[in-house]
Amino acid sequence: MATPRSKAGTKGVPRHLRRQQMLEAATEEFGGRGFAAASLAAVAERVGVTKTLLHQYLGTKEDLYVACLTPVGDDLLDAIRTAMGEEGTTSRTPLRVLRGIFEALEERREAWFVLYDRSLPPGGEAARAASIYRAAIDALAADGTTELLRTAGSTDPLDADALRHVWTDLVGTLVRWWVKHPGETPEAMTRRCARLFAVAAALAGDPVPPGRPEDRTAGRPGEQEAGGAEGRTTGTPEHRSG
Amino acid sequence: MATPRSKAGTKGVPRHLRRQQMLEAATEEFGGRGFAAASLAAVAERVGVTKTLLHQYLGTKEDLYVACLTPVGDDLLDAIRTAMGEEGTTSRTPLRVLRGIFEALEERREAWFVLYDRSLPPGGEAARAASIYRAAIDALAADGTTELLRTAGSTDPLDADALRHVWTDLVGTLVRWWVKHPGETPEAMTRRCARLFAVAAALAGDPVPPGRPEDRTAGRPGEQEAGGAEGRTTGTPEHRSG
DNA sequence: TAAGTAATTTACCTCTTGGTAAATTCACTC
DNA sequence: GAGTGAATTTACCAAGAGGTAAATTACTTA
Repeated sequence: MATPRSKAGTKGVPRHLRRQQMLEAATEEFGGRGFAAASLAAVAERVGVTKTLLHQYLGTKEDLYVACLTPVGDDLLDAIRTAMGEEGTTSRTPLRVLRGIFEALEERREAWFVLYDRSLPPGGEAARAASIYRAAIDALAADGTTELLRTAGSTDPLDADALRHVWTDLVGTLVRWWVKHPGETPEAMTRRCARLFAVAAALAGDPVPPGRPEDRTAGRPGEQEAGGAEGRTTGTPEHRSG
Repeated sequence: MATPRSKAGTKGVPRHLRRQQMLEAATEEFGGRGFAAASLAAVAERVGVTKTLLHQYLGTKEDLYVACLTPVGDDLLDAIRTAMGEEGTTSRTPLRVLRGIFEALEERREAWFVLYDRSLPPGGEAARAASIYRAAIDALAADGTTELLRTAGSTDPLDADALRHVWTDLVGTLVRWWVKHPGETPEAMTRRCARLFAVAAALAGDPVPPGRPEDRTAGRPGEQEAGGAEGRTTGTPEHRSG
């Protein structure tokens, strides 16, 4: 029984375990390269198995995607709901949510991008399933951002929509950075985010020493001219070059 | 001469014009679906021409990509350099840069994603060319973010790196939102961003009335234990579901 | 009007990829 | 030790994508 004559036949890996391996490999592949660029052969190879087996266990490519998506989507949704439900300063909610997400993704960070894959074939089951999860998460995010905008005195619905996108994508950015820095624990990431948020505040809050409320242009939606305060709008500098 | 017997032969479109059409179509295709998912046949069809002609005019797929990339990259770099060179409050630089970018992209918004395409075949000319432009832009961004961090009193290089990514991706997010709202002028977008920044400030600025410096954990990079304060880290809730 | 040339297509080739049917190997029983 | 069932592969197929050689059409000009 040293070297088996051929490769066919069982390798002694029970079905549910193999299936699990496949899901993990596929999640990495989908998350890392995106649905469109992901290759089933590559997934199979990661597991050390044939494409065919993959199909037999998990069906079509879209089926496989959905099978990967579901657990991640559920876990993330749970984590976010929990984080938003916790008592405490509402101004810290974003950080709580981030920590929840980081913890949920700890052992499979790229999984976030499975959920937010932009290369899903439109009209398919995959896109449908993903959009459901995203809608649920977006609804929660919308709660948060709307609340935030209200606090800040803004009421423009487009601002709210844009802010929601910014927030969602921001999470993606942070996770992507995290993927490239495997050493960071979820806690460390959360702290880093807190620091970054503080800097972001400086960005809009004017580092100019306090006591000069004059030129804080932003804050009210609608009418008012852009860099209007200075008198001139710094209109289009020169338009195009090519 | 009503209906030409066959379709072959010239349609009377001069070479350089056709070439321009191709570049525009390709930029949209690349920007909209990403290099990997973009199809040459689709580009050709947009122009109303054959794949072959595309190849004859602009070479291989990567060649085509580079041809699309170059003008956009140049224009964006110009715009950003200009914006950062302008005199004025450094706290407004981000907004000036944004306006510059919006103006540069006005007639081809998706072009941004040509530059920041994540599906480029590694090792190829396309990836190389894109990385050069990105490096140039990143260097400028790094100037900005580092300066910002310094102002905010932080010195952690990883924070700086993360912040740079956040900024770059933020631009992408805003442009993506912009693509979906064709009505917005660059000026309107800039104003919207100003408002959003203000809200972001609120996010980290703590709406809690001043005078509670106690629990502001963040602020110093490095050592200090994670959520150690709370005792436990809210470990994985239940791990998996499937 | 015939030649020359620019613009464009037809027909093909090859490689990759998602997907399937049929065989093969192994472990365990009766 | 023959049979049964689970695990797994081999051998294919069709579609689509990138890419190329060779033909075809039309405009211009001598």
